[in-house]
Amino acid sequence: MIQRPRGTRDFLPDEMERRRHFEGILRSTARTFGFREVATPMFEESELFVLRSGPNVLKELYNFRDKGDREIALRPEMTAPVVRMFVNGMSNDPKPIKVFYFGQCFRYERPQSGRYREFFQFGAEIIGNAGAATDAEAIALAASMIKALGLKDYRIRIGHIGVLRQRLADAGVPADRTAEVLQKLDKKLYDEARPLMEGMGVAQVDIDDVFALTETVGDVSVLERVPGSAGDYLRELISLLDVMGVRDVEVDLGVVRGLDYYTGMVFEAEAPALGAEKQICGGGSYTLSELFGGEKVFSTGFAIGFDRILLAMEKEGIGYGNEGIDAYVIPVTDDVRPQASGIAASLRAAGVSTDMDIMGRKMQKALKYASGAGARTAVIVGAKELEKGCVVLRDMSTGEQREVPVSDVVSAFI
RNA sequence: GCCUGGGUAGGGUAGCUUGGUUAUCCUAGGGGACUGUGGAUCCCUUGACUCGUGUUCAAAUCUCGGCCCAGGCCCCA
Repeated sequence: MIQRPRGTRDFLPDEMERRRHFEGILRSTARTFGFREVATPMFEESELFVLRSGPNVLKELYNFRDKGDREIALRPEMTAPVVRMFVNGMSNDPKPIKVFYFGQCFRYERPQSGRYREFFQFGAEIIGNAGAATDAEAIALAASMIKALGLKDYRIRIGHIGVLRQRLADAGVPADRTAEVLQKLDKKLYDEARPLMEGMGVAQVDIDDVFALTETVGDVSVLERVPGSAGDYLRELISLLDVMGVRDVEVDLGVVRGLDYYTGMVFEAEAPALGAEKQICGGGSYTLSELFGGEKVFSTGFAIGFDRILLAMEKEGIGYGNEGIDAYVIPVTDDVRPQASGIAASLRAAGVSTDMDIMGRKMQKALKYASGAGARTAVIVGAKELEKGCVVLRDMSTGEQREVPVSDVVSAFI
């Protein structure tokens, strides 16, 4: 027996229908915010991702050399491809460019709860503007999506990478070693961050101050302790979000995020019920296009881990009932099968979801099957009624039946 | 890449400690009882020891290794 590749999943019909349902909610939410959907290739030149994330991503990339000797990688995320697409073909479009995407991504990692080698991301990017209004749009969209899905237990934390970067620079951390320190701070590894910074000649008071800064967590009032333009910026952002109805956010200057290209606001959402892999959304403002050969353009974007958010919803018992079908056509005997097929065809042509017995089952089993398939109405096609030009429509929930002329079957469903 | 625990029909399981008949039960799928009316009942039937290796007269059971799953670490764009 052939096994599925490690870290991949099959989606059986029930599961797939559930996924499509919630994808649809995300798509329509994005559209209500004025975003338009885009798609990019499932694979790209490996260099695209190395430029964005650094050479260490290579070990977690599904990459290979193709028959034309090109170095190719399955996309591990979609921000870089979308920005590449912008540079290639949208750079002269009116700004801002608001796009969203949904698709699978691939990472060669060890699978665990909420982590797969093939997984799905839903994301959005606003390209071509920087500012609190832009950031507010992005965060408001993310928050609306989470809310629209019905998730209850989650946190959205907003930080500002510029605050910390500036403070580190003032404290004497060399620019090329900022990332090292940020990585420790991101994980709150103060025991490791302290000797690291001491080694860079940073004074104890500055170290303590940096640590205090990353511990600035809470509602908007904690920003009173944050001096300078970044503090003002976040206050403006939070008050914009407030009038947009997004109030369940907290300030957390300890939100760091790993990558260099973030320029200002950064945010994350997490679902605590998920345990180790609890982050369901991450994003921020950045510039990336100049790395791919375009002009430097300010952008804000985020991505939602679709699989994880579904997992979190499942843990909260957010269910989804399958849609079933409108009609199930049962030919009572084989000799009326042509008439049954004709009726099924006309229902389908009218957009009525219709299935039909093709197993030659007897009435009893056919009704049982129809019930299991979630059919709302059984269309019973038998010789007795056909003589009168009629078929029987049986309501599957009440058991009520009525005879209708064959010519009126379609209108009975519309 | 590392650690822990798992893997028996499509799904859920018993059996494993103490090796020994035809691998248990529930459910599901197909058919029938019922020749034109569903969710019930009964009967028949389909279908499994993750793969390989070693020990043994004999392995689902014991050994080692691979694969996959779950959880945790590293990483997490």
